[in-house]
Amino acid sequence: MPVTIRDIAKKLGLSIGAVSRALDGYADISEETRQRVIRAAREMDYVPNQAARQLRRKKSDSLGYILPSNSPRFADPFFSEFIAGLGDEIAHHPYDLVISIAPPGEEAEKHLYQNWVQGRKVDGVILTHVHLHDWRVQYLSEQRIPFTALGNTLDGYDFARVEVNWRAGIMELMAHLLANGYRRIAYLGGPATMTIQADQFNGYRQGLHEANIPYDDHLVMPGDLTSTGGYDATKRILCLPNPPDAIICINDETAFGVLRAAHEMGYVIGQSLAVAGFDGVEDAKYMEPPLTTLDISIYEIARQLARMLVGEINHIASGEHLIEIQPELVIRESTVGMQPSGIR
Amino acid sequence: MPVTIRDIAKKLGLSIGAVSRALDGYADISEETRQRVIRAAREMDYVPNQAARQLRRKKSDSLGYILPSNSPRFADPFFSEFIAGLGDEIAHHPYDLVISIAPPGEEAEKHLYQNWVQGRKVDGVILTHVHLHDWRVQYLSEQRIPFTALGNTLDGYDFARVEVNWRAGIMELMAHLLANGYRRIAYLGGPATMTIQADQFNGYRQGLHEANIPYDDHLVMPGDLTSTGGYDATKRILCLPNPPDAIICINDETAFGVLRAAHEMGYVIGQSLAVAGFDGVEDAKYMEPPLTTLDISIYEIARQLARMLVGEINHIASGEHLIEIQPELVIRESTVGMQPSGIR
DNA sequence: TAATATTACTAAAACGTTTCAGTAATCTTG
DNA sequence: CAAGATTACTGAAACGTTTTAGTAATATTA
Repeated sequence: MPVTIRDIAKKLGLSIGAVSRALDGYADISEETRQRVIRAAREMDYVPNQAARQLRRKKSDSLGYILPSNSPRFADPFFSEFIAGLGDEIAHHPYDLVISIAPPGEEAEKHLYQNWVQGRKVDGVILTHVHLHDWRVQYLSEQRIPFTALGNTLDGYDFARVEVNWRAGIMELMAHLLANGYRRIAYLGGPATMTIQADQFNGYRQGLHEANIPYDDHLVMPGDLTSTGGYDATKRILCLPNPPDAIICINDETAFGVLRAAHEMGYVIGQSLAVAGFDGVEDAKYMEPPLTTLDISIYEIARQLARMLVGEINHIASGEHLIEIQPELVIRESTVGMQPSGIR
Repeated sequence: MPVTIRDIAKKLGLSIGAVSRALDGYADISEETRQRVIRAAREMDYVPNQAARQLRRKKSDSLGYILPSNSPRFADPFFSEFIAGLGDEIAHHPYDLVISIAPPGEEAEKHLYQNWVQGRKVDGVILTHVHLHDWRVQYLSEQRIPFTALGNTLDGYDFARVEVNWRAGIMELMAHLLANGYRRIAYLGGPATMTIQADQFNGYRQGLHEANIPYDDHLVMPGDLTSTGGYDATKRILCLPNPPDAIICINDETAFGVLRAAHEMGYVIGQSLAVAGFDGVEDAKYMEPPLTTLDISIYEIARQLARMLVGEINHIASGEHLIEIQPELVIRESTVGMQPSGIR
């Protein structure tokens, strides 16, 4: 029903090719004809069919992001901020943002990526929650579709990405904790296969080493980046015969769960037990008590990734291929209780 | 380069039509052939081209939402929660979510809607920030494309929507303020053309009427739904010879600006000056002081709208065409200072 | 003024599906 | 066993663009 290029051609007695080329501003159409075409298009309310254009041009003018999450979790602050960053950045470029969600590692996720990538629904994709060996990175590399990611893999693929210096961040955080008198520092991580986990754990080991504290297996627990995961792990870890006096979390969500569990168990957080997160999501400062965190701006990272992706798509070899982010330690009440100075 | 249906046909010595019909499960393909096709498709890593499919099927399996905002504003809590709701709901249906942003009322916005709607980039769209006379409602109705909206217009179009009983909410809030001793109640609204503004203002007038308080023009100011708008209006309204002792805001964002301005001017909020918002965004409870608000779950509304939209698209005459939401008054410290009981 | 270049087009193919109208071959029924 | 029905396909058109190759008509050059 909508008016097509053919309708315009018929009305003006031109070929459809001429109309197409006129609208696209090719030089082999006389200025007079072009004006007639443009005016007719406007009058007839012509809008090009996106599917036809995509089919022919072999591009969709859309960028894709698939939330790697098991349950519907758009509301997770990480994703909110990340999508906000993507959206705001993409607003500056002639692309739309397509988003969906799929449980990481499962068949449904693979299907979705294939549909989008091989089906050419998007011109490029953005990846988060990268694993040490990540099939997505391998797949996208093989398919030769532009993508950018938050984090690197071990597999030696070369792709545009943002990397956070998790290792240095953790070490700085540990120095802070040690300075404030905490000695038994636990680490609640994520799935062992995730890059972020490996990097952070690395920093954790190094931090212990530099403080001459022996590594204790019991003080390290895997999680799943959710507050529930943090909650469960805390309940277990605080029941150890020799429990920790500080808990470092892979991300703020996990820390939220830790706070909840520790509260329930009667700990006074910031005094007898320190808790720290990693992400700097807004909510962290409104916790009870406010949460010490290693701040990285998810929003800014998302913007960078979107910007780099646009660059990759348009082969602007311009841009940085690798952006490194240094987390900033934001000290709040959840970790300052045992200061040597004694000021409560 | 990607493998097409034609490649499969060639390999199996079938016509492309047969392959297509086999994959789509039509009955006029023998079971044996279907299995051969399916297996070949899997082996050859066939993925249907979305553009071609869309062109032919005349549907895109995508739903669209265009943020009506002037500056990049994905990070605004309203939009974050709204998109989260859309995303989580759509995750339950075979659709992707396409989002973009455009300044409301301007040419760019119209272009975007046209591109998406007439260009068939999306199968349906969701609308927020509806105006009393909204060209989008008119346009989408005329184009006969499914859409759902938060709020109604005055133009008599019949469309699936969620409506919030702003009027009742405002009246309840006013009763609360009056009961706590506040008498000069100001209202900081939005653009006069917005439905929400008209409804709320209505409730405001009615509330005054029932309390036998004369309406005072000076106590009503337009805004733009941003905290900056609330800030500016507050600076002006508190300089009146006879300033208000309570300020009701069209939304929480506006109220955040009010708090900031009033703080700067030395008011003790919750005592000499009451402030209340409308939305129930998470941040409201972390304000200083925590903000009384008329809570409506943006997240839930978004889910409803998405669900209804899917229904509309599939002509499931099932669903409600109109969902009414009653805001819930959440009383926090920002309005409880002048209690008759005299407690602080 | 014949050869060449330029201008402004046209016709048709191509993109990769889905679907419509046949159609041989086999099966069923009276 | 002939007429009709059923099965399992095929061929081609269609969706609405973009692009390629070709071509008259006019303009330029030697």
